[in-house]
Amino acid sequence: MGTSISELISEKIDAMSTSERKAAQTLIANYPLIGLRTVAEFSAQAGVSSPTILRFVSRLGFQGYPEFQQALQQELAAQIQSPLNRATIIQSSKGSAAYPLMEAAIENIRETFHHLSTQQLDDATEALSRTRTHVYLLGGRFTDPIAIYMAAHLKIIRSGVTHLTGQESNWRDQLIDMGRKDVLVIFDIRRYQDSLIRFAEKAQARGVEIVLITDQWLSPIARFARHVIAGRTAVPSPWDSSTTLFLMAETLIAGVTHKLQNSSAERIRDMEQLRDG
Amino acid sequence: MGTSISELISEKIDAMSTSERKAAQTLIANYPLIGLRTVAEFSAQAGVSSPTILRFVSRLGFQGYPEFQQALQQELAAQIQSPLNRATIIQSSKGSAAYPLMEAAIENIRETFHHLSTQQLDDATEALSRTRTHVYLLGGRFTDPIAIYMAAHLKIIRSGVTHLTGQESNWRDQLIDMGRKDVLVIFDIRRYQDSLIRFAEKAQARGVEIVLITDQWLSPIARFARHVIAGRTAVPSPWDSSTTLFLMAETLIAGVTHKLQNSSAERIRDMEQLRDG
DNA sequence: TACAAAATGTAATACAAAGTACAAATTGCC
DNA sequence: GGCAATTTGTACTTTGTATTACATTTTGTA
Repeated sequence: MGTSISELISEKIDAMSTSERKAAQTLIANYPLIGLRTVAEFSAQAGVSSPTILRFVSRLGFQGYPEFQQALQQELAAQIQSPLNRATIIQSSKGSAAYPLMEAAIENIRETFHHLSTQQLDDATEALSRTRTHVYLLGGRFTDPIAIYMAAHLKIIRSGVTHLTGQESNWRDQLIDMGRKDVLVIFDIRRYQDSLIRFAEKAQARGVEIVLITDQWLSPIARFARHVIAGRTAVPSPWDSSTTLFLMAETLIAGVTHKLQNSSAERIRDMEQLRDG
Repeated sequence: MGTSISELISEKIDAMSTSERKAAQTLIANYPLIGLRTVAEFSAQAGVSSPTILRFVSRLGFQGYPEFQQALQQELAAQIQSPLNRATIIQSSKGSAAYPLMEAAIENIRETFHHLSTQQLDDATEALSRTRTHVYLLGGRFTDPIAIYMAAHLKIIRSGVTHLTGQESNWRDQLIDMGRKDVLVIFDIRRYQDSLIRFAEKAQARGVEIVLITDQWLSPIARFARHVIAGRTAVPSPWDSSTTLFLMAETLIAGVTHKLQNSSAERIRDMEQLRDG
């Protein structure tokens, strides 16, 4: 009796065909409201035909679509009555070790933010918000994608953002343009890359303000960095997890966006016009 | 716009007749679920006739009963479907609102994994572990860095991994080499990119098995995908958060690594020798 | 490659629900 | 208490939806 429909889906999804799985996916992704709409709307959203939706519903053990909808509504009713209920359900899933990597990642995130002072974040955010100066971004073998991600966003909300691509020799050429009060964001986790360390040292020598985003063991670049943000990366896997660093990048992006709200809103408008026009 | 239906009722209830008031009270008492049922059920519950319900609904300013139901659903959707809302409720009860973006991200991760069956993940992992076939990766404007990240790891543990770089025209040229049983991993979140959709369609036409990693609203590419993995992306920021998708990528990487343990261990040894030597 | 089996969609059908006209009932007023 | 105005419900029509039969496509296998 207590089995919720989303559990029911997880149980039976193995026995489902591709299209039926799409129906299941769509329902889960828009849970549960899409199931309360008509078969036609549900099927359109899932990109399958209506009979597929009906087969999906009957596979879940319902006699017909109305019966299925009634079950969904009852579930909803129970949820709405106690909004805290939901929180408890989520908490209780904490014990389930179905996804150890996920649990570890969440723990890492919590731990990282717990040890991080808002001051540190604010300082780094401020550095990235100085629109007079240039911001350069760079990452290592596995962290460069995060640098790219961050650059893609920063480029939209402010000018003077450059991601340093290619080989070390290419970066070095860029050094000539980097000077006092410019900002360099470096991502570096173990094994720390010599090329990054050398570059950071040279940049610092030119007076560049370095924001380092690294793991809990701290890259040697910390010596040269003005701002050091360290995130936990250890997970039960042969690889380290960079999810924490990724979220840190997003946090910085959000911070800069907020700080430059007025100017960036205008900038984004202009940009969309350029794109559409 | 912002006026909720319950507010609407209190505004107009004075102008209502006795029976219409019964309808109003019934709706308030069972808010909002009774309004999502049929007119007949609503009228029975209120102890009035169906035309009275319809008159009540039209007095609230709706053109018809379906329009009224749609409004109710939108209200509900805002309440329950937004993880933000829940995150705010949960965190406010805990008192630690220092990092709302972090709280929301964690909530998104939990919610996503909770709705995800291990089978789905396993299937996708299996697809990425078939070393006989080629794996192509591709992402959108903001998600391509995740595709790059994933490719960087996969390249180490197995052969035949290609990240599709550059413009659409470049990808298209790669299509010629893609065929039945090859795998294409696509990251696509809103606003969904036409170029990606077009490419996915062409790839599917060639018999390529598509693994789609998308947001909760599902990219249209879901139509063409064999595996659909949907993660929540909404956070209290002007930007969507891709942290969940990033962790999903790491989870898949870990899964493939585990599955190819023996062969990949050897491969990594060889690779290190090449690097050192 | 050809065949059988399974899956999926198209299109017609059956059904249920919303909407409407009008008659009955109720209420308010003189 | 009788008349007009309003409210309410009944019975019917219209509309839209779930359902189903069947053709088509896809998939797996020899």
